[in-house]
Amino acid sequence: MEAQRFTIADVARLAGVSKGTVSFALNGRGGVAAETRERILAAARELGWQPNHRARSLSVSRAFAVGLVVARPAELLGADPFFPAFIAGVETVLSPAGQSLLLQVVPPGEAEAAGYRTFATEGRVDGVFLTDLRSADRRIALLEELGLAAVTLNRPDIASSFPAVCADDRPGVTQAVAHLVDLGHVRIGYVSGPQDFIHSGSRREAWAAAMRDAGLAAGPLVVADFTAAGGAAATAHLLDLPERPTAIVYANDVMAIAGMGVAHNRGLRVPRELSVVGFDGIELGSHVHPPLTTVTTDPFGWGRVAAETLMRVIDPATQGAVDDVELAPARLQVRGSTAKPATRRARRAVPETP
Amino acid sequence: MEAQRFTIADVARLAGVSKGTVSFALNGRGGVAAETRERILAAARELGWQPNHRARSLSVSRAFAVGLVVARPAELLGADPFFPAFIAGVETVLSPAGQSLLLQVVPPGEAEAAGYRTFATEGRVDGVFLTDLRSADRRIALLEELGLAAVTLNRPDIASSFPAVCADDRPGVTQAVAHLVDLGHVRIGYVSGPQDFIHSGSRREAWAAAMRDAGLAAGPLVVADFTAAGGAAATAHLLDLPERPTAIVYANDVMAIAGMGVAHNRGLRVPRELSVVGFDGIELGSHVHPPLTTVTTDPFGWGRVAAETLMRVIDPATQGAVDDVELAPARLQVRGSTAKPATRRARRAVPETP
DNA sequence: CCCGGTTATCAAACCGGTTTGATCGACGCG
DNA sequence: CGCGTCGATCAAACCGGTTTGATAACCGGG
Repeated sequence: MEAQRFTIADVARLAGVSKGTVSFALNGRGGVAAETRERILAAARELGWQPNHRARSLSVSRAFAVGLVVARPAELLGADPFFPAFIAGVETVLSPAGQSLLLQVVPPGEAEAAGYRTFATEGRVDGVFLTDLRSADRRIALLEELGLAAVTLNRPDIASSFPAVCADDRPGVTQAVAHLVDLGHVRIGYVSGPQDFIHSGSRREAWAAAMRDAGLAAGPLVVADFTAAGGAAATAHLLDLPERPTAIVYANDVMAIAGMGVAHNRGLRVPRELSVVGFDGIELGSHVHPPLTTVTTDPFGWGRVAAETLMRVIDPATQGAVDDVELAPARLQVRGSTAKPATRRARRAVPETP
Repeated sequence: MEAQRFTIADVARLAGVSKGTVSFALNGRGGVAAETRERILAAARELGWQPNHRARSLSVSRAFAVGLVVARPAELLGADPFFPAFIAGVETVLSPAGQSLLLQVVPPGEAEAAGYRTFATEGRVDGVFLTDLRSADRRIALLEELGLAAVTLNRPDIASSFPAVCADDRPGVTQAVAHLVDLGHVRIGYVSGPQDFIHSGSRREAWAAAMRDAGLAAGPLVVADFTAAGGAAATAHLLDLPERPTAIVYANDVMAIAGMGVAHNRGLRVPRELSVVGFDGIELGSHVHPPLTTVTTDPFGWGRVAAETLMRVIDPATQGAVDDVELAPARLQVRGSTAKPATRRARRAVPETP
């Protein structure tokens, strides 16, 4: 009934050879006569033998698994489109390679470092993905100290001994601002994610740079937290400004959709009186009203390439350092939530909040 | 530099005892003099020794890990609020118990069974969570055959040797229909998830039963797939009916939000001309316009309890069967997307789609 | 015919824990 | 004083693979 009954000793006995020879034959090592190898493989097949992962793991000191530590509050995680798709991409590489994925979800804070530490000291994983990179990220030194292999998602702003797998956010944001400028917008606000994330910073800087390049003053900026509630509050703040923006670029789609809700509540029509641009390209975005203009990314592909790169880092056969990888950058997807700004007259007609 | 340098033999040498005694002392087994135990613990502490997980795993034939196989297409996964929150809840139990979570994301189909098979034959996990239960789910027999421990999320419709951790969807849906009936709705449509999921069925039946109880004919029903696109298509279909519903209940929030988008596109105002109820209680729901009336669930708590239950199943000290657990049922959360149906006159004024 | 080198194979050690069976000393009791 | 019992401890076996070092058989060259 139970799987995993036969050991390598059983195979050896059936094939009439020693354990060592079986091991050599099954691992394709030289020094085994072709005829003997055949006999051994046949014996293994007959018994339905499969190597015991635990024993192999002990003798070769490898876990045959990689880890992902996600440090986000549970409520934020549920709305985030990145991780599920990223993980799905990762799995397409891991499974065929005989590797498993260990997932750890921890509340933000010190628990995160403890998570990596456990992975390392217990020897549960051979390497990890470093996501949500932060400015001067302390985890890099931690992983180096722990001797864990890793790949980083995007390039850290400090020295790192790990290969980076990068998907440049900036071109998409640049295109978004250019698109809005083309339409005639001048005051273009930005709702950012938490400041210490590298990706928050790069998107925000891309916005600022694009404004500068267009000869415009960088419009109002609000730092939010990627949640719908945060996006709504940020939008309310921007719309309360005396010189309110005619367009807002958001660091993710969820905040953008919540922002449209706030605009709607105030009687501002999107896109006529307020243009909105999101970021991520979640599926729901094209089905809200109006359909969300957004910057699309490919977390699935990112996961795939990140996993391939991590496999390369872990592979004992890899000589020397593994190169960084650059993925296709994020791209603007124009839909219905952006349009020419309303003329002054039209804007005056909008009822102000009391 | 590298962690994990000292072995139990080092501790034994330092404490001046044998390996076996160290093992006894550290596992709290009797037959070790108090004074000796102290000496051993001190030695272990001094060396910073931690047991090698791989060695322990081999000798006790346990993985100290549990698995979750998610069989969903990547695009659907990104929009789903359940798994991230569920996993976060699971982790709150697993980490303190010294267990890890292995995650496998596979495309729907045969790959799923292969996933469980790998978990079992490689001995990677001691047990699994069985989510997204389907009608006459073949995975139950598979897991029994593989000898894996498991808990099921909700009660299967066939015999099962695994404890079930249940969160009843139906009261929430029942309340939703009652709420709509109270408001005066008569034609209440339903957009379901894929039919073979147990939870799709139970929600749909709750809707049908509530309609029956209200003395109403079960309104039009469309089977969709939990995606925004599916929800939009289903809504379009319902609104195209000659006798179109004045309210629609959806099997999840994403479809409901997409449905509101469709209504909006057709010039139907929500809730004035169409009431909408979702299911899940995603954060974004309260920030769209109008805020979504929905049935809220607690996937985080579900994960916590499911993990506790699975720990109990796995624990060698547990005698006999583990009992099923019943969680707090889903509850209706009334927000702005439901209201009295428009009068006939008002409804006639609505522009029809060409 | 002997020698050095190669190839095929095996027995044993090893990875680092847990578990078993045996040993030893102290103690209580008849 | 001798014996049985018990508690503390140890050495060795074990989990199931991989890796090492030794050995035997065989080869061609001098």
